[in-house]
Amino acid sequence: MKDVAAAAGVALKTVSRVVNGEPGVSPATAERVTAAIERLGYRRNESARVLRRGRTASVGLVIEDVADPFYAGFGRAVEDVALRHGSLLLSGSSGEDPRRERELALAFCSRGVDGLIIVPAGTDHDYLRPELDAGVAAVFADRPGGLDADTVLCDNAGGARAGVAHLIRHGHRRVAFVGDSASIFTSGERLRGYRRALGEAGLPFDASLVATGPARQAGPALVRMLSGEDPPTAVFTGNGRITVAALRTGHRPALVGFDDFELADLLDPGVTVVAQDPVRLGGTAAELLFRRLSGDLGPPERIELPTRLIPRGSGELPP
Amino acid sequence: MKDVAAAAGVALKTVSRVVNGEPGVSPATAERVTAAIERLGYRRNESARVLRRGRTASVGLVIEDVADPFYAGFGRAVEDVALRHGSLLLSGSSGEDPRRERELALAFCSRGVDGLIIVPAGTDHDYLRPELDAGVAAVFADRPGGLDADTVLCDNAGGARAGVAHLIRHGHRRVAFVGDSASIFTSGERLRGYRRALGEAGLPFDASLVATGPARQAGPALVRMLSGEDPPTAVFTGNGRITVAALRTGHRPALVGFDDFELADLLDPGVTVVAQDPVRLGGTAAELLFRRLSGDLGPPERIELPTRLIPRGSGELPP
DNA sequence: CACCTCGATGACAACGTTGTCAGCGCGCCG
DNA sequence: CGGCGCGCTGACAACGTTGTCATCGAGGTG
Repeated sequence: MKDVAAAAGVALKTVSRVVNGEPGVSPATAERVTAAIERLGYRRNESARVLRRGRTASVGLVIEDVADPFYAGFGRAVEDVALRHGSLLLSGSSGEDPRRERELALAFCSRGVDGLIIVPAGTDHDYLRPELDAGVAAVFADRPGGLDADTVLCDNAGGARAGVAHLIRHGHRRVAFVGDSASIFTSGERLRGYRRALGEAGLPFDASLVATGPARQAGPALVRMLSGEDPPTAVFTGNGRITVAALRTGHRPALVGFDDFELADLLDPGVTVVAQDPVRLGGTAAELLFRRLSGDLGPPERIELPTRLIPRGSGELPP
Repeated sequence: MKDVAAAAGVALKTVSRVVNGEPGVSPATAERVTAAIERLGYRRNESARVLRRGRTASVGLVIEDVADPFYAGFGRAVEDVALRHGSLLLSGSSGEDPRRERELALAFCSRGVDGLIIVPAGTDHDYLRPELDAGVAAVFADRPGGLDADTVLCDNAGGARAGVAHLIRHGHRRVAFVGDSASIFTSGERLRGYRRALGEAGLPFDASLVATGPARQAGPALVRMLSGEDPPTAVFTGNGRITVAALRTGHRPALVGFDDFELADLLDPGVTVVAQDPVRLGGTAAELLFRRLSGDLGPPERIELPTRLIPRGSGELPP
């Protein structure tokens, strides 16, 4: 910028004015400055700008895994909203590790993001307190965080309940639940919905029909269950990865899965799912964040998005 | 930092030393400073640090679409390598728009990234020249860029050739090519491989068997082709999205697709594909970048990764 | 003609950090 | 006992930008 000013024969501040489109520069001067900028290939140093101005047009996103289709769609939706608001999106994967989540969120903050969208890996978010006090906005998505901040969830319990009820309505009395670690919020909620559906149908809860744990253990667990005595006739899977793991076992019990996924309709039979909408989830969280950034000071909101049962065949198989 | 210094009764510089783990601070003082940092919830301002030091431990990634499974895996691999090197990854989607690609790359540069990995949307990268001169490293991935810089590609032409040859070997004489816009590098290369396979088998090139364009037009184009007179008996699809589009048409000609995708093996018949490895592609590009960042000054490299034909049934159907 | 207004421009400080260099006190060596 | 080296600490400038305020000259007004 100094060089540009020298080249154009003006003061630093005038260049700054031109670069930022501030008024109070004669067209002739502006022209000269623009030419010098072009000639020298000058580009504003964003770090210095951030340092001086305090905040920046950027927001941070911490998700579980950018390569998971669910979070990929989610992330893309957030990126689109950020772009529309003229903001840059910084994002990273926590890999379900609270330490890494914290590290990422703080890295974003120390780079001066205006706000954060976090899919919490942990439950303790006190580390965010100083940042929030410093004016950073935060929205939790997909799972609630350990602070009273804006939160966008989907109706996990309700969706699972509807999915399990669907299987029961088709005559199943022994319905298994295969899900992620019960310590993950969404997983716990879905399990709750499962129990509720059983209860409402007057069916007993049988712990031997429930398997929770990392997705890679889901397939073997299901196989064990199906080859046990008095096996389930239907299975409810707790998320997309586990649904796919179940499909890969080669067994084909009646099946309803939480999360829609590509090609679910092209399998034979088509896979009945309880679909949540990652794009809407991300978009809603982002819009909420930008509303805060533009000055909305109301109390924290908690939005719950609906799910949708999509029958495709696997959930309508008889016992 | 100022406050911390005051609270601990030391000078600014001493706090800086503690924060950066520099030697030359007595344990007692360090202890006092650490306590003050903890108490005040102090966090180093990364922008100021960047401003002062020039470069930062972060790299930028510009890909086509974070929600595309291929690029999602790619991005995740880059992120993992960056993490291993203690770097933060900034990433964004160009959406195949050269303007947006440029905007993102420059936004990353103005935030002081040490290096860039770019999946080029455009062909002109002169805009990067000043940044490269300023010491930013750059690697092009998946497609070559408009500069003589490090490049990591996969063997597009060879893979397509192998896939088409596979169909021909199974007795097909009329093989269609349905691909992305021919202006995209990978698409052009794959088309080249297709023609080469035809030529090597002594089969004529028939322009009416080739359809290129955006993925959403691929399905209809294929249907038109299959319902025309003298239709193809086999189809080679130019990328994963187009393969899925072809599957959705409901027609089931013999099919080999470029790009592997989840569940390809569970469809009936399984989908034969020419697989490239997005994780390896991303990992290789990232390793190359970090090698440059640690001082490797050799001439630009061009790495070409192999592809692998995975027969699953659809490519072995008879005419 | 003196005065005022207003637009254009510039000088300067400040943002938070780190590199450089200087100072201080202590122990050791000659 | 004087001087020297070394470990620890701090003062200060600089990074590139922008907000604040001052200055200057042209043109309008009484």
